[in-house]
Amino acid sequence: MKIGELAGRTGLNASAIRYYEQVGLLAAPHRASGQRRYADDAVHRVRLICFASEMGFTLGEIKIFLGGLRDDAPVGPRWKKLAERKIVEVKRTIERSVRLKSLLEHLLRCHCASLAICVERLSLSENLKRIRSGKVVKGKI
Amino acid sequence: MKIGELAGRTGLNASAIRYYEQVGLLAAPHRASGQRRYADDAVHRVRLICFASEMGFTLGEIKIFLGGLRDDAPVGPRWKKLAERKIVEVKRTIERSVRLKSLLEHLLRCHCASLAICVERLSLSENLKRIRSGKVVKGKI
DNA sequence: CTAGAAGTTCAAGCTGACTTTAGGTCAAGC
DNA sequence: GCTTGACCTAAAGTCAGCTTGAACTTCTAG
Repeated sequence: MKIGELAGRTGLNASAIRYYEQVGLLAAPHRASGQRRYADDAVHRVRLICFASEMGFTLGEIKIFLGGLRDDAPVGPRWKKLAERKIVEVKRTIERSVRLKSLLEHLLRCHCASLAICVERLSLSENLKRIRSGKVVKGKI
Repeated sequence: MKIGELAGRTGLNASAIRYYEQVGLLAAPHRASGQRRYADDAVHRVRLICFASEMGFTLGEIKIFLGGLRDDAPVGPRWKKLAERKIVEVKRTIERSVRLKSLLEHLLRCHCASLAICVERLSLSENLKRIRSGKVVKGKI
């Protein structure tokens, strides 16, 4: 399979696949006259990477946990450790988002004379403090 | 108040405040011998910006909605429109995160022989499709 | 045989929200 | 008067995860 087909079958861009190879997420496949030729299981591997990426793992993390790990290897303790850390992160995201949502809904309904008053009324500064103390990196899942 | 004090009182870095001024979020204050001197209400304005930022609005959005808007102006229809759009986004984030969390929790508990099998068993490909079709930008709130 | 689609490399560019650096000016305390 | 720390500007650097561009080669259909 050439890179274009792999791209088509995984929904990625060919350049993304080359990039994954470049950063060590994907082993360099064998080549026919300079062009990459992938075995069928590459599709699976790439999908696994996509999956982990969708799960919120960074490529760096995925690299660590896929390093030397074959797709048919058991779910190891390292994976589990990372999953544990991620669960904490995701929980924080959920809490934060729920709070955010209720604040936004208030903003929609409210009859406050000004943004400033609205913010005060909600004692948002307190919310803000809580959000901040959570040290949730803005926008990060 | 000099920039350092404003920074201290808002929890921001002085360079971030200069940056906000640069991108038009903050009006240029009057100067004493070249140095910025802020009135007390600047603290409030900066906190409002932080608040919106924490709420997941981009600086570009905040700029639009603060453009010509005084802190004591009523919460206008433009704010509300943006809030509506944001609520949709935040809802998606919540759904996605909840799904993510349960997947991760499964990963912790599971006895699947391999990641591949584990992923199959959860019919994650289906989840993946759903996640993707939501067109949620990865990692974005 | 030839056009053009698809492959290659390497380097640079993009987004967002800042931070850092370099090189200078100003203010306050001793 | 001198030192030290806070301030100034402009430009470049940072992070992730790619994408794009330039310049070139290889494959495939007609």
